[in-house]
Amino acid sequence: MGNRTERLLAIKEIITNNKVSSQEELLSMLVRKGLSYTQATLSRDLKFLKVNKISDPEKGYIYELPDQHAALGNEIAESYAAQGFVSIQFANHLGVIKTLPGYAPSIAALIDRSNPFEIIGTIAGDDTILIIPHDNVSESDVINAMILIIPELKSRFD
Amino acid sequence: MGNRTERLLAIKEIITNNKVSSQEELLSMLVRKGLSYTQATLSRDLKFLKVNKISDPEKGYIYELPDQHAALGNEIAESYAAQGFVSIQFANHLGVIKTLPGYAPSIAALIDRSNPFEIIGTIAGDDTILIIPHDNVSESDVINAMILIIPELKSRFD
DNA sequence: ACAATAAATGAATAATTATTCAAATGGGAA
DNA sequence: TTCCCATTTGAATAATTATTCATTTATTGT
Repeated sequence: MGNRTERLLAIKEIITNNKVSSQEELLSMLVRKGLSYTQATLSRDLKFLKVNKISDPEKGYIYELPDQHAALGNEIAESYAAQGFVSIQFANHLGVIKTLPGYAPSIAALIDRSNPFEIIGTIAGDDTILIIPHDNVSESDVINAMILIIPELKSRFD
Repeated sequence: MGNRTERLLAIKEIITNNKVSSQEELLSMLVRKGLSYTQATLSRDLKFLKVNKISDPEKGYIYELPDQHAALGNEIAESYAAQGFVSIQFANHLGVIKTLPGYAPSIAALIDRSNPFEIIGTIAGDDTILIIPHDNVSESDVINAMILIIPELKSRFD
């Protein structure tokens, strides 16, 4: 029903922390979390999240989230972004990122490009980015998504 | 029959150059190359090659070879290896890589780690690596595999 | 609020992929 | 060679995943 977001977040959490090799398996883990739904919907959710199935020596194939951080070769953009990032605050379910002057557009572009479902969109000024999160996505969900995009930010949130 | 190697090489070639989203599709492309076999075997071949199925905006999901070059963060090892690489020659179906003094073990380790099916194994001295290719794998197949492992070598073979 | 429209979901089913089982093939060792 | 054992393969089938279709639930416009 109205808990699609909850499901998507749970799926991300489960497959980042566990080696899951089938939808049945994932489904039962979700059910154990109180999120009961069907394989048909799970199939659609996985497609929506662009989850990949990759070779694993132990389990044959397992589900894996798409790389959210900038692709190989974009380490520069990434550390540039980390450098320009100042802070993030939330108000009324909206996020506001403050950056060093001029950094906002490129950091916002990085977010847009990696396109995590938690963040519907961004609007960048010069040193401020407005983050519009998906419904029912918590502040920490947004922050976790940000960390996946710019791993160097992790230490700022410990 | 005895053309497993030919099949594996053909699979690698096809999925690096085409977006293929099902085994049926891949099978028909292989047949067009004169390599006729069944879906059952293809399934096994894909598993053997550790081929992943990843999200693709155009075709939903497509097959992709595992990253053969050193993982993110190993660019250093990679360019170190490229720097130490001197030459490769073949004799009696064996490859002999000459390296700068001391480089052989680490370059061989890189090859072993990425473990392409074309190369069964390596033996490293100080400045020489013996490459034992898989049966029926040609010299250029070995070289192509090497380039996937150490992309910077590409220019050496043009 | 109410209709109209769109989006999400489940049940059933279709499509796809993996595996089982049996047959064929390919090496060694004597 | 010939036997033995391991590997490869195909046909059939099982298992898994995607989609269709009908229904329910949400959203939008008035």
